[in-house]
This record gives sequence, structure tokens and C-alpha cells, in this order.
Amino acid sequence: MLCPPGSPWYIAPVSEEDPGAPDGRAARAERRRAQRREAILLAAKAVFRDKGYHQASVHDIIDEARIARGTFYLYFSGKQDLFGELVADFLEIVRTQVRRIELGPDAPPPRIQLRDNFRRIVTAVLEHAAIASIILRDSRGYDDESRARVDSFFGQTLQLMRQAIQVGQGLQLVGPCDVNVVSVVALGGLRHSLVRMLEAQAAGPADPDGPSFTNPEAVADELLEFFLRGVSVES
Amino acid sequence: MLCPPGSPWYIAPVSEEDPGAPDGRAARAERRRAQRREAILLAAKAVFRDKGYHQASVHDIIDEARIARGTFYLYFSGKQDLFGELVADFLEIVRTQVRRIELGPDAPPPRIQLRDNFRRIVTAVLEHAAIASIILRDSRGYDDESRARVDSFFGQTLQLMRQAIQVGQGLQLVGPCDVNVVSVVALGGLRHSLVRMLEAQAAGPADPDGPSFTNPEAVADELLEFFLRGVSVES
Amino acid sequence: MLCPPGSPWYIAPVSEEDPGAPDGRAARAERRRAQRREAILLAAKAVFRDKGYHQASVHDIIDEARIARGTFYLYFSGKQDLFGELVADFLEIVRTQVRRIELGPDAPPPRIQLRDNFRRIVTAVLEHAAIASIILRDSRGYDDESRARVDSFFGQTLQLMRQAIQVGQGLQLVGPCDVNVVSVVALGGLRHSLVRMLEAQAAGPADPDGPSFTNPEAVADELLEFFLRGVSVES
Amino acid sequence: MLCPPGSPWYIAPVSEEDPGAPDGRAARAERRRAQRREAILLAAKAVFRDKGYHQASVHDIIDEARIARGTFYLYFSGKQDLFGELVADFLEIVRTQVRRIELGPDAPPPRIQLRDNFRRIVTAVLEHAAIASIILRDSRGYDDESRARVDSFFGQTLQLMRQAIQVGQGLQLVGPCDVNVVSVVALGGLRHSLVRMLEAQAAGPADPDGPSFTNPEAVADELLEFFLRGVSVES
DNA sequence: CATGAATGAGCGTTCATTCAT
DNA sequence: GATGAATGAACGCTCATTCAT
Repeated sequence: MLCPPGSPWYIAPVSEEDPGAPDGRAARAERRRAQRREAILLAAKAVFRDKGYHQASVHDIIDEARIARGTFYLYFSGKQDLFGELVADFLEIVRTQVRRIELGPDAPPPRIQLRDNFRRIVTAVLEHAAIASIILRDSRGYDDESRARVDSFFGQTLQLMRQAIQVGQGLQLVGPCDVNVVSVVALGGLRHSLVRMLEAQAAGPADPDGPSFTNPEAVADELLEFFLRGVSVES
Repeated sequence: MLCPPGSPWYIAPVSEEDPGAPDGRAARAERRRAQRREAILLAAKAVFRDKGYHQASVHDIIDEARIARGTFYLYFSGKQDLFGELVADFLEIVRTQVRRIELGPDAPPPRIQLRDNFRRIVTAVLEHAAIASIILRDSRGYDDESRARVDSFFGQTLQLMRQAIQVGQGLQLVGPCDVNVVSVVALGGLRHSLVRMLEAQAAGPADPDGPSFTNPEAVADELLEFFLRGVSVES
Repeated sequence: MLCPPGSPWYIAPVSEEDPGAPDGRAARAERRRAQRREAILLAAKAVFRDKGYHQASVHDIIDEARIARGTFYLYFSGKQDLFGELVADFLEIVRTQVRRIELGPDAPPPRIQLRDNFRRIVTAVLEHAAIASIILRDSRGYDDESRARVDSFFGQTLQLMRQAIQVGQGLQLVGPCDVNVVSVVALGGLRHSLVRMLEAQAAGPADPDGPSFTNPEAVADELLEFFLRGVSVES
Repeated sequence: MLCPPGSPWYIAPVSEEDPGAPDGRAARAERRRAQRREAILLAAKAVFRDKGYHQASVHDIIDEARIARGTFYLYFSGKQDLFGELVADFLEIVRTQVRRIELGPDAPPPRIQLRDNFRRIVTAVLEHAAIASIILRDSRGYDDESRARVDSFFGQTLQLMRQAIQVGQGLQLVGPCDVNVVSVVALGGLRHSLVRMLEAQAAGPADPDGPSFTNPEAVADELLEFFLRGVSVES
């Protein structure tokens, strides 16, 4: 007598690929594998956060992850590969926080959209503090591949900034300026604010500058205000 | 047979202190020593520029300087020490470019003084491109000592920025804002503009963004304008 | 006042290359360097002899040579490099033992010249037993470079054999035969005799086959006789 | 419904020892086991042929055999063990090709028997080219166990050669010579001819030396002729 | 002083083998 | 029986630093 699928007594028909048994041994193995991988990435993030890219050795990572030397190489082809993955993941996360500014009649005012972009970026960065600290602080101290990735990321972000300014100029919201320079300045300002916020988060309530950098939304708003109006008294 | 002082064959009498012969053997040795030291620093700068801090090895430096391995350690206690000195020199140079804003009746308008500070900084950085590239791009990828030095430098610079803003607020030139945030943003913006200018200088006339970053004074002016007024159309 | 050369007070004239002071510091350093290099080669030979190419590790060699890990790499770029040198040296030594057969009226009979070639080869191989053991026994168990070198050597040697046979045929001293086959057989026979002699030399007087392989010249003569007449009773 | 023993559908009753059902489940398992074993040996041969003993890794073998890592160790205790088996199999095959020279009145002439021995050996070696290439070329580049086996094989073969020569001498067919030397030379010559034939077989019709080594029987005959008469013109 | 040969701790990586599933 | 993830000893090699000359 055959038991129906779903019954605990059901015996799945033997097949090469066995797509009908998603909870089978293979699937569990797959899950375990993914978990292990995540555990290594987690350990590596902690090590990179504490020591930086160059000071961190594979030895440190496997110690932190409590695995054998060889195990590391089952999951990653080397330190570069692992770091490259962390970088790619992080950059992708940040990239997806940026929404294109909508100009339709039903869309929120551009200023609000811009502010929300800032807010989302700040929040995302703070949520991935370990890897963000490294990437935002040191743009170049990596292997060639990771450097290229980071450079490319900042290049694209810069491009977005430039476009935003040019659109603003078209809408008569932004005055005449050197787009190249202003976009670089703005990106640099944003970047350092993020670094500072990461430090504030790490320092906890004992931050010497008080609560300035502990409220992500407030910083985002202050940033936007500064970019739009500068520091001069309103005329 | 004794040769007179000044002759290349002159042999200075041995003495413990030799205060009476300031141009004698000791002084010449001192001068030679200083020259040698400078030569090593020069070679090291070139190597660091080409390879970055971590990729540069002592081997590269002594090759560039055409000295023996051991000689290097007669002048520096190691790669860290040498790099620390380069960092300190550079930071000192930049620091001296910043003049306090004078408020007397005969002083130029604060805005002009500020602009001149920017201009001087930009010029100084471009003149020390090799070491500036490393320090401005990567704040952390060094040994502990150099990191501390760089951190301290940026901390002091930030303090200067803060003071400037607060003074401006006292003079009713600067509107209300979070001083901590604005100073960080401004410093970050300045820093990245400098990085971009260094790249433009290295790229030469083939720079993809055109002449935006090739004229130090123009960039300094644009920076100041942006800091003061932001990008909004003037109201 | 100048002191004569040889005096402990003699000051050698300064010169860039100093070719007039062959016993100077540089020359002594050079000699020491060469000695050290030889010592490492010697140690390596012993290790290769005892363990074979693949079983021998750099660790074994530096242990045998009583040097530090790094020192090894001052003299050789790696295990392959060192082994390649041993191989090249050995092959060159063997190559130079082979003299072209002279046919002039004053030249010794070809058979004698051939015998002397054999004798010289045998002697040379026995003098370099360590490396010869490896190369003669295993033609292929190396890295690509060394394999190519050894293959090329045997190829050239084979070519010499072929030519010798063809010359002999032209002189009516050698009968009709497949030159390709006979040269390969002869080379193989010679090679294995050499291996056997190396073993006899290593075994010392306790050799199970008695004195057959202990007298190089006798073996060379026996070889020649066999190559010329085979084992058949003379007809 | 039960099928009778012998039927492919027969299912043997389960029992601890099952001595009465030699074709039952245990036997099938045994057969499967043997097949699996053979498959691994086959895969290993291909890998050893392509990469040589040292370059071949267990990883390569299990990849080629399409089995899991652990499975390999169910059948062999390691790479050495597997290789040892290949060696033993090959040596046994070659050994059985050699027939004792019969001297009875009805036996073929000794020369013909000798020739046939050569022919059989050549044929067998060419049929097992993969493993033969490794064993014939490199007598020593293995682990201790395999080396001992190969050494022992060549020792025994040498002994056969010696006996054959001594028998020939007793029959007045072979002249006086140093049996030890001549047997070594002959074995070495044979061995290298075999290596050369393996190369010719691998090279296919594009062999640089033409057809000399492509006809096994011709080579065997040429070998015999050379061993018996040498290269001298017949006197 | 200047030299550069020598050092050895440390690196990233491989791979034969084991064992829980 | 079959699996393949996990293991860790061992590898070849680098490089900042020391020290006898």
C-alpha cells in the first residue's frame, strides 16, 4: 500500500534530481552549507572591523570562526575572494537604497525624496557598520579587484549625484555651479558624515561630540540642509 | 703629515664635544647624515606613491634609494618609523597653511581669509602629491602609530573648522546649524575635492571631467561658495 | 705619507670597480657566497639522493645545509631552480665526456675511441653518483623544466648514437640494422648498466652480484663487446 | 510470488551467513563491489597516465571516477595502495608473458622461443600503455612500497635473463661473457625499446622516427637480432 | 658608517584522510 | 554502503629585521 505524499510514511519515488523532496537530506546539507558560509562571513566581518583588511590574516578569520584551516578554503578561494564578496554585498545594499527622484505631479517634493534617499543610505550603512567602516574609510588599501569594485561604486554614485544636480538645475531648483566639483564635495561630505556616525555608534553614549551623530535622520536632514543652503545666514 | 682644515685630507682632531669646530668633521658628518636621510625619504615617497603603504616593502625603498639594507636601519627604525615621519612632515605642512581668521578693521573680509586658507591648503597638498594621495585616501590602512597621528590631525583640523563656524555664527555671518555635523561634512567635502585634484593632476590633461579639477584656485573658490550658499538658487 | 701595499696601513686608492684589489673585501665576499652556494648544492644532492626529487622538501635541504629558510631563497629561486641547476651541471659533465670518433690515419681505431667514450662516461657518472642516480633512474618525475632538459639530453645522446652507427655502416664496420631501434636499445643498455654500477658503488663490497659492476673499465669493455658482437658464439 | 534461485528475480532469504545461496544478495553485493573497484582502478589509470604519479591527486581520481571522497577510501586505503595494486597487476601481466625456454626435441628452436617471449612482452606492454608508461620510465619516483615492488619485479626479470643466458652458454649457443653485465644491458635495452614504442603509439602516425617503433613484432625481432649478433658485420 | 648575507616567524594555500550523516 | 564537509599537518615562499665584517 502506498501512502500519499505528505504522510510521514510516504516514500518518494527515486529520481535523479528528486525535486519533490525539498526537505530531504540534500536540502538540509545545502542549508547547513549556507549557514556555515554565513558564519565565516560573519567572523570575517568582525576580524576586518577590528584589524582592517591588511592586518587581518586568514589565521585570524579561522580562529574567530572556530574552523580548521582547510575548511576556510572549502567556502572561499582565499582572503581576497571573501573580502570581495563582503564588498560586493555591501555595495549592493547601499546601491539599492538610492531611489530615482520622481518628478510626477503625485510624487513627493524632490527635496523630500532626496532626504529619504539620504536617510535610507545612512540607515543601511549603520546596519552594516563592520564592513562599511573599512570601505568608507579606506578606498584603496585592498587588492586590485576589490579596489576596482569600490572605485567603480564611488564612480557610479558620483554619477548619480551629478545627474541629480543637473536635474535640479533644469528645474530651476539648483543654481549655477561646477557640477563636477559640487558632486565630489557633496559625496565626500556624505561619506565622512557616515564615517563619523559609525564612530558615534561604536563609541556609544560616551561620544565626545554629544548626540549630534547618534540620530541618523537628524544627520540626514542636516546634510541636506547644508547641501542646499550652505552655512550662510538666510538672505 | 697633517693637512689643513678645509682640505679633503684634513683629519679633524678627535674630541668628545668639539664645540670649537662647528664646521669641522662632526658638522660635515651631520650634514651628510641629514642629506642621506632626505634621500631615503625622497625615495620612500616615490615608492609609497607608486605602490601604496602596504604594497611597498623595505626592499623597494632601499632599491630606489640605492643603499644597503642595513643602512636603512641606521636612519629609521623601520618602515613604520619612516612612514610616520613622512606623515608628520606632511601634516605639519598642511597645518601651517591654515591662518587664523583675523577680525580687526584692517583685516581682509573673513570670506577672503577663508578662501585664502582653502587656496593655500590646496596648493600645499598638490605640491606634496605623493604622500598626500596616501593619507587623504586611506585614513586607517597603516600601523597604529601612523593611524593615531593621522586621526589626531583630522581631529585638530575638525576643531579648527568648528571654531571657524562658531566665530561666523557669533558674527551673524553663519546661520544656525549643528556645528558638529557641518564641520564634518565640510572637512569631508574638502578632503575629497583634494583627492580628486590629485587624480586630475596625475591624469594630466587627459582628465575625463575636463578642467574642473585642474585649477586649484577655482576649486577652492567653488568649495567656499558651496559651503556658504549650498546649491539652491539664490532666494 | 703613503704606506706600501701589503702594509697594514696601506690605503687602497678609491675606485669604482677596484680591479686592482682582487683580494679585497668584495672578492672575499664573492668567494664566500660561492662557497655557500656550493654547500647548499651539496646538501641538496645528498637529500635528493636519499629521498628522490618529489619526496625532498625545501625543509629537508635547509636542514641538511644547516641554514635558515630565507637563506635558501637568497641563492635559489626555489626547489625547481636548484634541481634544474644540478641537472644542467650533470648533463654538461656527461656531454663533455663524449668525443667525436676520428677517422684520420693517425687516429686510434674507432673501436678504441668508442671504448674510451664509454669509459669516460662511466667514470664521470660514478663521480656524480648522487645526481646521476636520480636522472638515470627516473626520466620524468620532475617539474616541466627539468623534464624538458633531461628529455632533450637523452634525445641528443640518441642522435649521437645514431650517427655513430651510420658512420660505422659507411665504413663497413657495422652491418645492416634498423638504426632507430638499435640506438635506442644501446642507449637503454648503457643507461641501465650505469644505474647498476651506481648501486654497486653504493652497496660497496657487499654487492650480491660480486665484482661485475665494480670495475668501470671492465663494464665499459663488456658493454662494447656486447654491442658489437651480441651474445652468440663467434661463428 | 517467489522466483526460483537462478532466476534474475530470485530474492535470497536473509540469513547471517547464507552459505547455501551463493548467488544471493551477498554475492550481488560482492559483484557490485568488484565492479566499483574496477571502475576506480580504470579512472585512476587514466589519471596516472595523464598526470604521472605525483601530480595525480586523490581529488583527480574521484573526479574521474565520479565517486565521493569517502567512497574512495572504502575501496583503497589511499593513493599508495591503489597505485600499488595497479603496479602489481601490471607486473603480473608482464610476468606471465615470459615462458620458460623448452629444450625438448619437440620444442621450437630456443631462438624462436626467445623471440616469442619478446613479442608477447611487447604486445602486453602496449596493451597496458597507461600504467606501463609510468613504471617503465620512472623506477623510483613512488612511495616506498611501490618502489619495492617494482624493484623486486626488475630483479626477478633480471634473474630470468641471467638464467636464459647461462642455459644458452650450456648449450654452446651463447659465447663467454659476464652474465651479470650482459643481462643488465639486455634488460635495459628492452626496457627502453618498450618506452620508445609506447611513445610511438601515443604519437600515432606522426612519429618523427617513422615506422621503426610501430610494429611490435619487427622491434622484437630486431631486438633479438641485436642481442645475439650485435652490430658488427657478420664475420 | 656602511654593508648585505643571514635569519625565522609568519604568510596563504594544498591535500590525503576521517567521520558524522 | 555511500557521502562530502571537515580536518590540520605540511608545503613553498616572503620580508622586516639583525649583526658580523
